[in-house]
Amino acid sequence: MRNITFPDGSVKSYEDDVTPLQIAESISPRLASDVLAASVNGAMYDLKRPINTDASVKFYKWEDDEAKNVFWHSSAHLMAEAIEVLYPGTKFGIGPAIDNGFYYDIDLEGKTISDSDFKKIEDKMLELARQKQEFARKDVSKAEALELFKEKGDEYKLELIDELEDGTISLYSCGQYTDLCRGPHLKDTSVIKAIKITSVAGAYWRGDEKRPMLTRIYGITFPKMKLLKEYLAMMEEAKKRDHRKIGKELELFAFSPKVGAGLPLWLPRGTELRSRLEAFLIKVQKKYHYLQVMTPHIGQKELYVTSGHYAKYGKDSFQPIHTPQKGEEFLLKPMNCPHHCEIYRLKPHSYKELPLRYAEFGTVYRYEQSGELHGLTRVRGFTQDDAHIFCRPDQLMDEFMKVVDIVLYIFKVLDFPEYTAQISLRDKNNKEKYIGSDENWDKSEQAIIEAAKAKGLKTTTKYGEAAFYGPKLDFMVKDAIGRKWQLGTIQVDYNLPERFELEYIGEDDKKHRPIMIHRAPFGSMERFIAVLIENTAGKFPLWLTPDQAIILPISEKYNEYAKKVGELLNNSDIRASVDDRNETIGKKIRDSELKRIPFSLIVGEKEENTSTVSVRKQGDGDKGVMTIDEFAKVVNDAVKEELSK
RNA sequence: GCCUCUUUAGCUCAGUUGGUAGAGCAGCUCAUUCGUAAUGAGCAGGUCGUCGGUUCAAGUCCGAUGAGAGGCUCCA
Repeated sequence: MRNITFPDGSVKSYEDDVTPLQIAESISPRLASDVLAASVNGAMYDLKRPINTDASVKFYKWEDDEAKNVFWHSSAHLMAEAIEVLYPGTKFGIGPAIDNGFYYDIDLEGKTISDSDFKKIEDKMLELARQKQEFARKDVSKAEALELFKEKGDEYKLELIDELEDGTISLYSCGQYTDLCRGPHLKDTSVIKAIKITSVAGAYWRGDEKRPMLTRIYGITFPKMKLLKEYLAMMEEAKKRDHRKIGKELELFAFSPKVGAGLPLWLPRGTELRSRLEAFLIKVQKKYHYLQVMTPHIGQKELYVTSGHYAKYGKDSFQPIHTPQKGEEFLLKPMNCPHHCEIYRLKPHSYKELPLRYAEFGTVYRYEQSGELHGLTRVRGFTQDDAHIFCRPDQLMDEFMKVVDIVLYIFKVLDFPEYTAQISLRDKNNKEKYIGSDENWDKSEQAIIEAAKAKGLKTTTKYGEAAFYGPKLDFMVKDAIGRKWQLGTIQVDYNLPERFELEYIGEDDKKHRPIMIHRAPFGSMERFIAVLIENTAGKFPLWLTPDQAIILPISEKYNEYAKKVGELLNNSDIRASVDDRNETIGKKIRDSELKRIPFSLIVGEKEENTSTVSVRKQGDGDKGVMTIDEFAKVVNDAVKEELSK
């Protein structure tokens, strides 16, 4: 007999070799039909795999991420089976579940798959799924596994098996298809009811650009057709929030192939928004005693040789600018730190002056690979809300935490609830990627880990994600369709102060080396605004939006009054304009709604006679009549509230 | 940079098996002077991203290239 413990702590006895599915059946038929996955003693487990010890068991239904993971992993196998039937001779790479669905990397040996083939694959998958194929597990020796895949000619699988330890290898078969797999899987394919192949892409084998490029096919599946329809509708909605689409609609920014790919043009309305964001941050930074500076867009090549950036990125950057005078070489500035280091070096510093905090909205240029460019989130010319803090070792922790405060304050004011904090450390097995001594790296990494902990941040740690001169604390936010982007970043750097020979005179009258903190709470104005657009769907907070109100005269007869209202509101610091086109009021309202202007003020005979406006809130309809002063107060109070979060 | 795909008017899109382009919106003109999401009529607007090839004939087929999309790699 086996004692099985349930999550609520209760214990029941079952026969030897009982399966999770049988246990579920013993509890309720409903559970048995809903359960998709189970864990046994904390490890995910096949529903039909016998349990041969006492164990604690937990069941997972569709609502649980664990179940989705198993569901999509099994779906990847199902897709592989369909592909093997449709494209015999295909070689298989890996096929995992991901956040939204699954993919499989395959080698079609020159054949291609395109959108038009998706239907065929979906149909074949459905056909196979309906056969209620079981996922049969088989534990095999390494030799057996190698034998099997050698026979099939699956060279990628052989490479994977080669790295596994004998005795830990299992195979799963469904229908004709057998795959190297750790499992677990669904009990059979019949629960996969709705299938969508979503896209096809190239992907390097094992993520290495020197290895062959495989065809990656993405798909998503559901246990009910209704769920698939909901998912597709949700994706459609998400695409409407795309910053590239809204940026065009609201005339915030644009690109011109003639100016160059990845070089954004900021239009008047976008510039207004951006300037307001900059002013906001300058104000916050002033409280924290930052000093604004400005530095040129180019610098001598020598500057970047000193910083180490030239050695690291020189050949992949915009190439040096040559001058009429022979031998002069300037680089477009790819970052601001070397310039700020030179400002620091201008004169000797006392320990009493530190920390020194130089801030700049510094526009930088990086030659990103053409395939990497993406709207405003990945561009070749962008403006960092940069600052470099030069401090003493005893000030490092406090300074770092104050920067965290600024980042969190910005996220709060701008309503970014879903960020993740990532500690990006070096990859110790890949030391040639970094400059500086192990000792300095250890100190920097320790400082970040401790500061994040002291701030109570929930963090994830990624190795190999550090900058070449130091580790980072990165703040990541998702865009409309779930892609993660790095916004705010805080970096501890012992290396550039050394390379630039930065010094201060200590209390002991001796020379010491300051530590540098690089930080950008927004990351870049471009990327931050892109994510802001997608998070707000273009409905910006009142304090930030280019136009707060638009005055809509009922007919041209009331244009004069409308202009008067506009002037009065402008005098009360409200950004309002007049739509004096010869259009019907319905048309003007529609346009202002589509432009997401927070308030539309309708004025006609009634309003003119009583010196009032009829207020309409974007997305929320008629709010009734107010005097101009009353409306101004509503707006100004709302702005104050937004900024006092 | 790599893989797959897209590229037609300012915008969103049609364009059948190759026979030298259409709609709606926006724009302009005129009429209308309007009460909470599109007033009506008329006009104008395109060397079909660019370059080259196949063909009697190319928006349509082929090649190169620019730009864009989704991924991969990269991201100071």
